[in-house]
Amino acid sequence: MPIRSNDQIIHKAAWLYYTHGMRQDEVAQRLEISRASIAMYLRRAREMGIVTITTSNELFSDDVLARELEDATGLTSVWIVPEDRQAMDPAAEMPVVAASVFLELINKGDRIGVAWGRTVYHIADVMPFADLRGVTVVQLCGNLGAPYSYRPDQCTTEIARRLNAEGINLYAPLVLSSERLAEELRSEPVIREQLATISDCQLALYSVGGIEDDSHLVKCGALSAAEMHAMGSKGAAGVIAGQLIDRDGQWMDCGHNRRCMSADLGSIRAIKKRMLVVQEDSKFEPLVAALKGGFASHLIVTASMARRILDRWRTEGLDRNSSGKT
Amino acid sequence: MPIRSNDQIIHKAAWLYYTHGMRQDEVAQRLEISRASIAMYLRRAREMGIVTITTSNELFSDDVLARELEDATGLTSVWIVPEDRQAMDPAAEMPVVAASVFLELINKGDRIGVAWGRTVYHIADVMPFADLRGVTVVQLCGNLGAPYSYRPDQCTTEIARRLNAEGINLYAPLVLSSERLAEELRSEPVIREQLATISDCQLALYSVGGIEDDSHLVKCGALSAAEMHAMGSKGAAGVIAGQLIDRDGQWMDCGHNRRCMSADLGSIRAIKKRMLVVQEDSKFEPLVAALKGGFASHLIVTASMARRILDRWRTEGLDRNSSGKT
DNA sequence: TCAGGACATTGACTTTTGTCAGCTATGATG
DNA sequence: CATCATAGCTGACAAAAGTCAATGTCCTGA
Repeated sequence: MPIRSNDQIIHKAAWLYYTHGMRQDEVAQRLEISRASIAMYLRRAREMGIVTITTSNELFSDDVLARELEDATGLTSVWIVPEDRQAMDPAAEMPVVAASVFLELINKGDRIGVAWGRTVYHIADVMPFADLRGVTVVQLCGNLGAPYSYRPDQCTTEIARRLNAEGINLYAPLVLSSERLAEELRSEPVIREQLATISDCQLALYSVGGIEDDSHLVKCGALSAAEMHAMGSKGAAGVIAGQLIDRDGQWMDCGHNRRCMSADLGSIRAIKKRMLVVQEDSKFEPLVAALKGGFASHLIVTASMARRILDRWRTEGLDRNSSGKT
Repeated sequence: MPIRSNDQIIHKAAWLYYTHGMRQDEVAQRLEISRASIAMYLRRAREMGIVTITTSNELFSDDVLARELEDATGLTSVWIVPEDRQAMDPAAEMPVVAASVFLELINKGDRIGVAWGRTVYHIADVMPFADLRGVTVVQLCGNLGAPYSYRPDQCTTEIARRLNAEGINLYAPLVLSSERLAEELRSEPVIREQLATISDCQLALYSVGGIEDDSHLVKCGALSAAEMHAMGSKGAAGVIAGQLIDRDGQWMDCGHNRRCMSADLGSIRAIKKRMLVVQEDSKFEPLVAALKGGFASHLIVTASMARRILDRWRTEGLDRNSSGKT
């Protein structure tokens, strides 16, 4: 199609509209054609690449990565903790970012579920003080001795204290010695009611645990290293609120899980805003399992972790957005 | 306060709107804020350079006259600002075209030299925002009080700011009161090093100054009208980066030039892409001198100026392409 | 602690843009 | 020379975006 005179007018229209910021009717007047035609020319100019609209990739690379991850995984919101050259350690920065994001996700009168782990403890530790009267913080899983500073109940209490919110603890051990006892305890009205209200939460905060020898559950003595190994070979991939999940993020029907006093995974998934924070790059596989299991709507990770997830999603063809992007 | 939480939401809005093509109300719904806010965020995203809208400037280079001028003069590339009824005021349009072309000539990691003058100031003033981290903008000539809005250093800084590039200023006066002082200052390591890097630039931007009473140098007080007259009768034809050149575009061995703190003309000529922008038709003779001196590889002029150059080249038999053209 | 200011956010309203059926000019064809 | 096809253009209406005064929120400093 050698008709260049046509392209010329498109170029002119695009220039006047986009570069000079004229309105379509002004452009139409100047070029002495109808505004409808200008609208059409402009569309063609965009299609032909005479004008290009790009979101900045260099300057906001972390934001771009976050958006791409959201697009690929369908997560509501992703925050990337930058791995700045000279900036501080990303792992150290993360709890601060997580705490402030967490705070912003809270609405008046919300009920918030908090699980436990090293990460959650660190977040509690840097949680800013706020006046969130009317908010309730509930403990998502039973108690256990701590290799770190806080026990689960103390963690919940600390967060509640800083937010000026009400803290509700789950007064039960995380793991019982028999399934029967766990079952009976779960039937106790006080406990049952508390576990039942978990799905009413508007927001949950947790991390995902690994299944290595140095994992949280092992360190706390909830599970021996040998048992953990065994579970690993049976397909366990990570830990959510004290419970083992498989590679697809499904609850595993195993002794440990049956003896566990913790939020039902279905209840957790029912919470609208599920904020998952992962500090260590070594937790990649557990994180993948947690994401596949639908345990996150809001994710906070390092840039490198984000890239790995993105890679995985793309290679496995899980990318929800396989079609056009910039 | 979360780091850049504001920018995050702006980036997200821009991403959904521009990259995904969602409507503002859809974005608003997704981010759970009002559509009015989205409209505001999007405006800021454009202002901040989070999204960039660029228009092709083919309109100005795709022109018979431009081709002829390139052929005749051996210039790499010529852009013609038309003077027809449909176009904007050519004098006002030129800085816009120049800024757009300039932007297109920049590559990743480039070092760019910027001189000073009314034209360059106007270009800086309409320079679009862009995402050019890694680019360095260096000041080609020393500083001087400004009859216009910017001093040379501010001009460099402004361009760097809009491009998100690094700006490097030359902290020295444009003209010193004695040759000895100028010489000594040029030997100062800081200054010397900076002047030495100028030939490493990949791109330079400047205009050419006239030698009339209302010329830039005279208005700024760098040279009295009488001195300028005297230089004119000694053969001065124009001004490049604060320095007088003769009719052949050669550096003039005169007091002013020796007292001048500016890029060595040889260094400027060593820059591969030398973008010369001339707005006023009255600058015809200075422009001819600049072209003869090899100060341009890329030229932006009005159509009438282009025709005058072409005439001159042909009457003087300088046309490189006297034989048949395709 | 509270008044006051700065700034973000919103709903309601206005302006601008997108769309499409139908009109017009052109030119190719039988 | 009439007819048809085609592409381009337009008017009128619907949809979307822009704007602004009013309101809400947060912070500062007395």
